[in-house]
Amino acid sequence: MIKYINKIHNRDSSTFLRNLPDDSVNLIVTSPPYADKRKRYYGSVHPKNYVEWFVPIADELHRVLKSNGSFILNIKEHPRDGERDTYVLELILELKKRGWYWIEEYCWYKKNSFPGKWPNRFRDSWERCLHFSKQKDFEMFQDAVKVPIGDWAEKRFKSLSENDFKRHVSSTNGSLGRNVSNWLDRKRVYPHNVIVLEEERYLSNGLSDEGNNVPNLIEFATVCHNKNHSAAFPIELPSWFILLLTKEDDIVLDPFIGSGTTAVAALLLNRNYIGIEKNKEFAQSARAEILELLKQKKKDAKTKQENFS
Amino acid sequence: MIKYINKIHNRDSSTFLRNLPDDSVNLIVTSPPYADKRKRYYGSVHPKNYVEWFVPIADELHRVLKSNGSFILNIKEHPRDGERDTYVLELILELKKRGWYWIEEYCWYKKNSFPGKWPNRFRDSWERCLHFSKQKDFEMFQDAVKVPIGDWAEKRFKSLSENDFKRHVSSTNGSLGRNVSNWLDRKRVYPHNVIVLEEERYLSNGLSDEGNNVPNLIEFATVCHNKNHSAAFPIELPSWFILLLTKEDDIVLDPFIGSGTTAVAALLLNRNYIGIEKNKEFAQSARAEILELLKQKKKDAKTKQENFS
DNA sequence: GTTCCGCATGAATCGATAG
DNA sequence: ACTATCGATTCATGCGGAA
Repeated sequence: MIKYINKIHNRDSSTFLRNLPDDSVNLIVTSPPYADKRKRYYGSVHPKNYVEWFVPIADELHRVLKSNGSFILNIKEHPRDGERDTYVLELILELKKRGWYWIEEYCWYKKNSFPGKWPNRFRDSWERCLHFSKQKDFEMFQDAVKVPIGDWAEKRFKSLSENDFKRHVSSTNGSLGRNVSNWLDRKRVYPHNVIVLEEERYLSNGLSDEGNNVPNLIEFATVCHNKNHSAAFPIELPSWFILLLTKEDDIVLDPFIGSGTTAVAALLLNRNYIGIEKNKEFAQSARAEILELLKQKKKDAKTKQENFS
Repeated sequence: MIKYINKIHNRDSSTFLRNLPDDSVNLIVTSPPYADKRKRYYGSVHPKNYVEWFVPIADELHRVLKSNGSFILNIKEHPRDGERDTYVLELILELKKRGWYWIEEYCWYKKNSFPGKWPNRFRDSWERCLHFSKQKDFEMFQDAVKVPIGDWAEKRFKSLSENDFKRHVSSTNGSLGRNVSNWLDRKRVYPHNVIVLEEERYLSNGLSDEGNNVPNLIEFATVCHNKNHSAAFPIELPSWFILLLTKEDDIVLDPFIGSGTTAVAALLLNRNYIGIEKNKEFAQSARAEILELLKQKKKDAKTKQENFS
């Protein structure tokens, strides 16, 4: 097993997964090629064939996942011929038949969705994050993803909305000070099943003194900050599930890792990764990015040590 | 037909709908009894039987809907035995077999979701709003639901120092007029398929001078404000779809109208309604609420007239 | 060093046109 | 009839250059 860990494998998941032993991975998180998209890199999977293409892979994933592990599938069906396609619904039903439990459907709310205007629909700004498991009692570390409390306190004054403004006018009647102090001792609560990614949350996780044993999140937040936020699969998304569903030194598998986002997230959170990527250019770029990250980590560690001595 | 309009019918939809003529309704919007919930009022529909219970009703709805009309189904499957149930997925597939087009799945993001804590899941804060139609080219009035631009407030208030902000707060101090003028010079854009309800948005719709012929929205917003926001089906939700999918004097049908929310929304937006409610107490309370609203409307109209003369 | 303005750019979708 | 390509549409975000 150890020979597969912390590597990007330039192979096809539908065959490569057979190499991995049973019950060896703590978390699978992936954003597979959507039907009929990314043709250039993956070859088209027609929506009609999507379920039958995915099912054998899902069977292998079920085999390699530890019994208390989780499988997070980020996906969203596209419109086809004016309607939403149904292959994701069919996939869920099929995976259940194959022995997966469908625990939850998280809604990833993407505020910066692609622009456009059409007569029959608005912009699509959410995707499904389907949570499957092998057992009903899987591992979940809810404290690791706590968020700063509440609606209006979430936004600083820089992002003060009109809504908040009005509430000030009517209720606090001009006494701003109290509100500011609310900020400083903000309480942290459990999130819900709508995921709205905000860097600040991660930063505050890292800076928290509540002892939620999340390592290196200051560096983590910095890296996040530098990354391209309009990316398809922003690092915050796998990070959130890695924090929620694994502990340090666990193994995270991404069978369609693309440019390596899941691996970077795992490394930054001190987890091990196994990345599989069919496309050669993607695999290479993933490896390059990971090397870069490791260099940066070493440098940071050195700097820290020098500052102490 | 006219004898059914603008009434709450204390009947069972599964039989009463047969009275309505073909192609007579512009919009159906409803939040049906969820499987195994609201037992007290509806009698339990077991999840296993949910699809077969709903399908005959859906067939009737298909018949009475105008060919360019829409059907909005607000629903969310509950967890059962640790998993999300699949009856909603199965219902979508079945309705498609019955001739409905599944145009879109809107995500209704409920920020004030029901509290609770469980070891294997977070609080459920979104529901599906499934959009079905009879044709692929249905009526849609996107301009009616435009929203203030995302970062307008942010940019605007970022430039103010804290002192400026304080002054702003104290000077306005409950005088709505100042706020209104702020609203007017906000740019407005099309929304996306995640619905986050905020009263202020509707208020701004009503005050807008962009001529989106939405009447009486000041009253509307006032009523909203007085309503209980933790209610299962807040008035903003049907209102949003009524604005999006009908024009004035159109007919809106809710086959499970409960305490009358959809009717109130329709009236406030100058649409006609047909409400069906099996439960006697709910039907009566719906009628009472509508009467109250009509009284209020008359009084407002009178006051307005006196002010002019 | 900051803040601000302008601009390019995205896992997009529809409808029309062409092969 | 079915597939492939292109143009038009739209807005949140990060970046670079300027004040």
